[in-house]
Amino acid sequence: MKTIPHSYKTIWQTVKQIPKGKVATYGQVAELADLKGQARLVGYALHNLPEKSKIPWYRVINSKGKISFTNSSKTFKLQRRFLVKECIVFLSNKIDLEKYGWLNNIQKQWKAI
DNA sequence: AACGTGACAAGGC
DNA sequence: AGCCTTGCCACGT
Repeated sequence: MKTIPHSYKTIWQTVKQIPKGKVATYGQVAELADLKGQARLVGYALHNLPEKSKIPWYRVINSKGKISFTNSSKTFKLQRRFLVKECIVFLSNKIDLEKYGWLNNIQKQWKAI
């Protein structure tokens, strides 16, 4: 039986909050989960998601705005399909974080006040 | 117990 | 724009 680190749960909890049509980076998720600087852990936690979870893992991408799987892999295509379905646009395989980044928009809203 | 490997990121060049 | 470190943490050998 596999032991589940406590940090996984907070990471999963955080990812669950990313709204539809938005994305967050591994680093941003880590920071929100109070695990600043531990982006790798986020990837690891998502890799270990239970099968049936409804957590939107596909809304997490890397800091370059790209999907962190190799382009030919099945999971890469699956993730891209999920994102496109939420009207997220890819330009030369990249996502515009200014436009679709969850946190970026939060910051903008705060600035606007 | 050391070492290599990941769905990472930031900084240097 | 890429490629190469370095820091990071959990796991499997």
